[in-house]
Amino acid sequence: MERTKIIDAIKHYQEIGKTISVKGWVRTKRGNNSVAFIALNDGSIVHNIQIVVDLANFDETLIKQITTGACIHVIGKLVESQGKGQSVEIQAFEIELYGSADPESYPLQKKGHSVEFLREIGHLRPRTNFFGCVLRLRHAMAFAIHQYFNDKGFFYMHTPLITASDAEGAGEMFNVTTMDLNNIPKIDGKVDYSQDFFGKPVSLTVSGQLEGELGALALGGIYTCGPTFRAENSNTPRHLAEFWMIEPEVAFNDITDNMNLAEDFIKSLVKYALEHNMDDLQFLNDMFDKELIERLNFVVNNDFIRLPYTEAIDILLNSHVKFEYKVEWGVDLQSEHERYLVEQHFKKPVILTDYPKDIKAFYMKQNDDGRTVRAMDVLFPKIGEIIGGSEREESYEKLLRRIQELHIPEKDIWWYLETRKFGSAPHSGFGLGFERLLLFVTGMTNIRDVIPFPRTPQNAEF
RNA sequence: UCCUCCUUAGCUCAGUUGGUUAGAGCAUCUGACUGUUAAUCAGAGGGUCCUAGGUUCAAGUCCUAGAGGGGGAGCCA
Repeated sequence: MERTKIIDAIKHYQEIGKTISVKGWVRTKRGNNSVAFIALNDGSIVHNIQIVVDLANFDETLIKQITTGACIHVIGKLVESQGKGQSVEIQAFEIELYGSADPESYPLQKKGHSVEFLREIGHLRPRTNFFGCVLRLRHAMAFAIHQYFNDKGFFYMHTPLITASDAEGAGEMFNVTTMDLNNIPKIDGKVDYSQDFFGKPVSLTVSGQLEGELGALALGGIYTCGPTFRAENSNTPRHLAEFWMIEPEVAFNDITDNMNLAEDFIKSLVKYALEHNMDDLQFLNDMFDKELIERLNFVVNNDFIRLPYTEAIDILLNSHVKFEYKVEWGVDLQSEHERYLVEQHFKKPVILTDYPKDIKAFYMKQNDDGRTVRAMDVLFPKIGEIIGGSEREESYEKLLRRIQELHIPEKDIWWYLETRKFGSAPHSGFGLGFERLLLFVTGMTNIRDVIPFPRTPQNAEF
């Protein structure tokens, strides 16, 4: 008999009265000496289906082995529930035990666990209601991203994960080598990379942007979606050494188009979650974050504030709040400053633009004032920067001068410069931290709880 | 990497100015109960008090170092 997913058994009542087959993992078993109730979950939905077992019809040793965590196969009749608390249930005819779970040693209990404890059992964490919700939402957001861009005529572009350019300028990189680390070939005391796999030093990418621009300047609009690596020693609830990033890049878009895209993009994703994953959101709302759904609706229904950096500085200076770090034009905004703007002053997402050029990357388009660039950061409550992007400098001369000022080796990015030499075009793009989006959508507060197997300094378990 | 807090039963935590045999709830096990809802009721078992030193007649408690974890900061997405 074909397996019925529990989501279909619960949500589609046309099967009422039929005999169906369900398979899943036991969350709880309770009852008395004549009837047992098994809450069964197969991951298709956060809800369990209740299996009603007439103990007179089943072997006692079999029933005894059905404990929290066990995997079973049940054939029975789908009926309207006699009890309260669920609409349908299954009257079991046959039960097959796939795998037992010794209750003395199985770490998951029917009681809720702390997210910190669950991180230590990453191999079993997916079996919890909480993490099931996170994983389903993670999938939904990944799917919605591809759907969004596909509907808008963007092309999904695969940029390399191994890169030879150290010019991306987004922090420490992981080296990639096939050399024997215990016996590294050297010439004059320095590593002889000519003997390495690629014949030169290479690293894991910190961004697909530069290659993404090459695609945008040919296909019009592209986006990347893939893993990104940062070897920074960051120990915070907002950083991972391996995370996923979405980077759209669009020819002929200026900074305003870029902001419009970013805002519409995020709102569409949140709307998708509200429309397709309400069961998961409701569970997270009930268990972790009572304002989650309200906050998601607020973001969908309200315009983001758009504000030049210079005006943000004025607001901070006039706030008369005592910040730990001094506010003055030219300094990068600290977390406390961003939080003040987003959480205290405006109380909604803020897009900051036109930052001083000295605190932003070399490729950003220089404004006519000579001191700012067309950068944009989208700041969200609690999370901080969820998107960072800019209009790109399309002038060969200006870009080259900036590269020389910053002593970036031209030999590493000659190919990037050539896009400005041959048929250059105005264009813009941004990077969205996928896990940071998930923090917002799930209401979680630690980024390690929205990725299946987090990679952080000193931690690569599972 | 810096600041700060934490680490006691499987889990979550209490443990008084240092003082007898280290406790609770949940979980587990045993028993009771004919429709339960994180079932309920009764009973039982369960401890390297993170590790290593030190102070003291006496350390879960105080001191030093280390490990692991949380929060904040920096870097950033």
